[in-house]
Amino acid sequence: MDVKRPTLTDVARRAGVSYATADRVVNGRGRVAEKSARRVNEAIEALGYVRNVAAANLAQQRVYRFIVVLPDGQNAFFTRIREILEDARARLLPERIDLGIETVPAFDAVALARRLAGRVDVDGLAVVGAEGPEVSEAVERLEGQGVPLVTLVSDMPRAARAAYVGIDNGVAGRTAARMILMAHGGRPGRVLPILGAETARDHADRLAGLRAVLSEAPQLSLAPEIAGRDSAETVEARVRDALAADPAITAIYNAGAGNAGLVRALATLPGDRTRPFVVLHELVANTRAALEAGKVDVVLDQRPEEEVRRVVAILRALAERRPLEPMEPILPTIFVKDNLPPDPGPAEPGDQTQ
Amino acid sequence: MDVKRPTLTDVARRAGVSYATADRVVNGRGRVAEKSARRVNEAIEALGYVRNVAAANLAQQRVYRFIVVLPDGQNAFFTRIREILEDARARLLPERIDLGIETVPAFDAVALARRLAGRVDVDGLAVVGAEGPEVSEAVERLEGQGVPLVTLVSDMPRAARAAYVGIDNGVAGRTAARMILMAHGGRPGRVLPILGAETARDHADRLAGLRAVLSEAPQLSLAPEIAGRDSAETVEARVRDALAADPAITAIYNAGAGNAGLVRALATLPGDRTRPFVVLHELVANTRAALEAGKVDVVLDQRPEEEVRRVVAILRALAERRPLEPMEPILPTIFVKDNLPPDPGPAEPGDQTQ
DNA sequence: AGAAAAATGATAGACGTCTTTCAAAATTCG
DNA sequence: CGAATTTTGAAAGACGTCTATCATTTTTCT
Repeated sequence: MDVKRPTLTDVARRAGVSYATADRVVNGRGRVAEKSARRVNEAIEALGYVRNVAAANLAQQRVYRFIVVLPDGQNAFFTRIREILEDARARLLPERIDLGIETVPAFDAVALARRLAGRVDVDGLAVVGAEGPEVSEAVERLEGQGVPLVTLVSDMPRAARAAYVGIDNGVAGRTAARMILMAHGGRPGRVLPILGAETARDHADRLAGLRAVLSEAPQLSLAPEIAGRDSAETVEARVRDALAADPAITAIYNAGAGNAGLVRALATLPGDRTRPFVVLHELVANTRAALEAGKVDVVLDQRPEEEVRRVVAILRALAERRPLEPMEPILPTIFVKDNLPPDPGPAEPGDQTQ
Repeated sequence: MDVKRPTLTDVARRAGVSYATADRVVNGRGRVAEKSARRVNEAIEALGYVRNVAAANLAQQRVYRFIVVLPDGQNAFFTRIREILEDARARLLPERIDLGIETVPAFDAVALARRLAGRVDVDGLAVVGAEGPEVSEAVERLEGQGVPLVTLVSDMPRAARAAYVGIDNGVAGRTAARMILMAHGGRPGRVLPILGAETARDHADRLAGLRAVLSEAPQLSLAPEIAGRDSAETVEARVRDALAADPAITAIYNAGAGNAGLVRALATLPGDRTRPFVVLHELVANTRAALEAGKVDVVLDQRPEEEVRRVVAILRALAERRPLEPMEPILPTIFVKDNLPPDPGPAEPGDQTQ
């Protein structure tokens, strides 16, 4: 029943030092002789002491302030992320975490860098990466001031970010390819890839993964890729053209956004032409509807709920100077018509099963 | 940025009562006039008071003791669950949660009921359901004594369990069917279903889901199902017979265990016969290996890590008399060769990305 | 050895809640 | 109205950690 856990006082007694010294050791306040430190650490080891985080937070009595910076715009995916963040914010306030949400012009490294500059008023930042020397510099300076930063969804491997939270986009592309391969069942076919822009790192990674797996399958060829600029209109026009020009296309993979346009383009196919097998990204209202209606076949999702959960966990651990516990990478999740989560809909969360 | 949160003292002041009265209200210690209770609740509402759980746990100074009861045996899936539970146990001890793991003979309702009887020494229980009147009765009695119980993996809908943590097996079966449909790409085929026993609720649900989706597809027929008793040997023999007897089989879905036997049976197919498309359950060492080797095509997984996480969260909330926060259902996750999580292997967790 | 610097000890007041105790006030009832 | 009962108030100690202060001891250096 009551397994009494040792306190820091117990540790101090066992180490033969005062509480103050033990406290100096565990909280790294310096000015401790090496010998004392060693004995304290031995006592910690021997007793299995673990700091009581509840008591610590109670005593420190501080509210951690974290900011998440998202790109602005109407993008369905980031709208979803924002909703999840707002939920999380409400849930975290009682735990003394103040989660702020800000926006910055999309794909604008200068604006992002300006937003980051001199944010010493916060305990941690999460940003959707945008590549640029200004940003790296800003991140570097923040890190020097003890403000940790994690990248979300899109990484900045060259900057001094403390962690990246997002899926492995190479895996995503390979998974898309595998589904396409499965759907062809050995028959020949031709795959049309779509991305937002050639310069978008995540889209490029997805395409590379796609190619890697498809290269195993000689019966499948690749059509020239389309750059849809993540815009439904552009995607619609380009896909329409591509389908008209190349009757051999049997599958489409959209590594970027603009899915609404893709669905519209498919709807105009002549009735006698079999719809290509379609794989796309991010489970949001429109992709979900398309999946349910049988207009597309597979949606790969990066589980934004999980991503938000991890961002908070990591920022909290960094702020409390705790070690990050190892986490499994976030895997792209495969959705088909039949394993969709229940639709939250526009209404309230409602009843709770499990 | 210190956003001060109101304390119970603030609530009491605002309600015009003493701390003691406010405390009686929030902790339901009775003996409070209705008028006072109302004013306290109004003050809570107005100030947005939320109990500081850290402080409460610190003061209560108690260790919650939870027990998870698993079926015994060598089943790879439950071995995995046990590993995850042991990890969780280590992680939870510093948070004053003592997570015990016990085993009981598999599928033995009487033994389970006996194990549950009179467990008033614990603050919560999680069990893998086994149907039987003795069990329902034991659960009922525990509930009367204030010991909450949740079912894990296999539900007992008729018993007074506080919650069920596990996947929707109908969805799992439908998802399997969808993958099989996709892999046939409109061509005719014949699906061989395998289950452990006709009486296993979860297996039956999976089969029902499979049938529901396949009934949409006239080109796919169902072979008579095999009962493999979750034993690799039985599954191997029965599958071998079925494949020999019916050359038209193009897909196999194993809703139960014994996957090692299934893989062995497939290995003996004559070289000129195309391997059927194979869908099975639970990502463990042997299914993972089969997937990587291209011996099977799809593995549906119920994400035991997530299940354990939820069991703990629910038991904790119940023990602390907190409201359960609504959770999304656990969805069966689709694994193919290309979206496998990194193999933890037999070694230590090791390096931590993200 | 003596001075300066470094290390240590002792202690006290927070943090917000729980728990208990006892007296005082308010209400109900006969 | 007075007694019995219910409701309320006031307060204090505990939980484990953080933070700060100040005196004292030990070590290092010249």
